[in-house]
Amino acid sequence: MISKKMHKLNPKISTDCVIFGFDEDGLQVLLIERKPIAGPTENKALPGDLIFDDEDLDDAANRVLKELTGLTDIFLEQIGAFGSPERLSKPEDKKWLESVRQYPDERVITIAYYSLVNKNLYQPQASSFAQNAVWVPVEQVEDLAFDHFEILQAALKQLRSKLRTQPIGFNLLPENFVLSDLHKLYESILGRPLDKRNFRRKINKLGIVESLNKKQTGVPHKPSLIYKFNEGNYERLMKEGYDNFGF
Amino acid sequence: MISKKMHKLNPKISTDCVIFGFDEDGLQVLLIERKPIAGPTENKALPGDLIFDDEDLDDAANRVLKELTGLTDIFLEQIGAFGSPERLSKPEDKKWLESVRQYPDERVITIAYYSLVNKNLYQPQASSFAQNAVWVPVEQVEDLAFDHFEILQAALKQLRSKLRTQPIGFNLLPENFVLSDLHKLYESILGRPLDKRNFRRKINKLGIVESLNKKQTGVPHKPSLIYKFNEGNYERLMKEGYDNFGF
DNA sequence: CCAAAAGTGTTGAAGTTACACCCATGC
DNA sequence: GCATGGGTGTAACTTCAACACTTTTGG
Repeated sequence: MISKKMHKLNPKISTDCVIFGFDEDGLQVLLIERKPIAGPTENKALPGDLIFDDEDLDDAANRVLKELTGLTDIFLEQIGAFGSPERLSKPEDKKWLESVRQYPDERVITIAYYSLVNKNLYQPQASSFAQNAVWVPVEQVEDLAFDHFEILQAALKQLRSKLRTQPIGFNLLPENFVLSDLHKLYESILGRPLDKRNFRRKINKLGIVESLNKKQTGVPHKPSLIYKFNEGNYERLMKEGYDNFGF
Repeated sequence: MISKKMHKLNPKISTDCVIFGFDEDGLQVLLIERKPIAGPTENKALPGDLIFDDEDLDDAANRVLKELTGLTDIFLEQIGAFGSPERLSKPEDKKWLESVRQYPDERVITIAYYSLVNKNLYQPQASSFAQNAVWVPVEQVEDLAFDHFEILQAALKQLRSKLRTQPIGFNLLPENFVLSDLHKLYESILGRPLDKRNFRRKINKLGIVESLNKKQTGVPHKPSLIYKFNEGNYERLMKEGYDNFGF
């Protein structure tokens, strides 16, 4: 957490968070809106801000995320540092920085993080300089402030790579779900269709899900069995990893 | 490269380089020595220094590596940012910082990079504050200055992971080599034995090596065929990647 | 002739891919 | 009864792991 010693903003280092969520519209990313200047997503940015000078990087990412969106207790994984000297120099970005930063011309290196959250459990609430916090389907994002589009692409790449060796979904799906939810999630992340039977076989073999022996109700088709994650196996595979999801 | 604008050191951001080499003694890492204070490797550190305020991160890593070791034209890959507020606060490290830094108490975040080089082509020459630049077998490194041991472990992890999806060796072996060199290289990086026949089959199927139809001479055993990398296939697989090396 | 490393094939098991039909439900 | 998505098995193929002996050279 934040030490009490200095507590002074470091004008040279920031953190940005790529928060992924998932729902019936596919993979979403959490963006904040600053006052509209240009096109549809050009006024949107990843939640991010300067860190404190005595603050651990991971702590800073959690603090900034909380300040801008209200989200707490999220496990953030580092993507890396982005530090092109020109990353803040688009004219509309400069104008915006002048309105919120003490040293708007300072060259800032950002440490980016990403995370996966269950959209139903985490309802973002904009605050601080965020006018609004919104979920946007990843495939609809075409442009973002600063170099944030590039950071988003790096996050996606890392997420896709993670998918191959670790289970995923625990933080993206509600507690109870049906296998086609998980199936759609994997397809959304990978951006391509996966064979239904092969997907189910693989998931079952991993042992990360177990059926509640209950069925959906009220659906206009054959009701599906309802599942939950087997937390023990899930955690174990998170730690140990496996070789290859097989797709 | 380095812009001419400001050219002022950024006292809050540094870069550190993990340079791997390979020879008959296995996988090596390039370290610089500062004047001896404590145990066998405690006075050793990764080559690294503060960056300039107007300098791109990748450029900074290349510059610092050159300044401390003379190595140039090396492709460095980012590992990530390391920013614990305590990372510079071991007593012997503080003492050393006081002797070389203008603001020795400044909290510094470092962006770490790693690379693979052919030890025969790159002979490091210590300069700047490096008293000496030495290759040390990775498995003999037990402790390093600052948080550099942790950075080394992260580099190793990333290297092992890279091994699964991309060819490796072009920058670690001499132009001509024998298959058992490559075999030993993979074993060194993974830290475990690999079956000889399976290894050869896999490498051959990748198509990254081709025989020169020449044999070793002067060896006290059956002479091996001499190989070189097929640069075209190698580059292609570097870009495209493959699923799994299979070990 | 001995020591040393090179080079080579097979087999059983496991994993991967592709593919089509019937089922249970709401309307 | 129709539309919708749920749920299931197999066959051909590829990949993987394990394993032992002969060859060529220098000394």
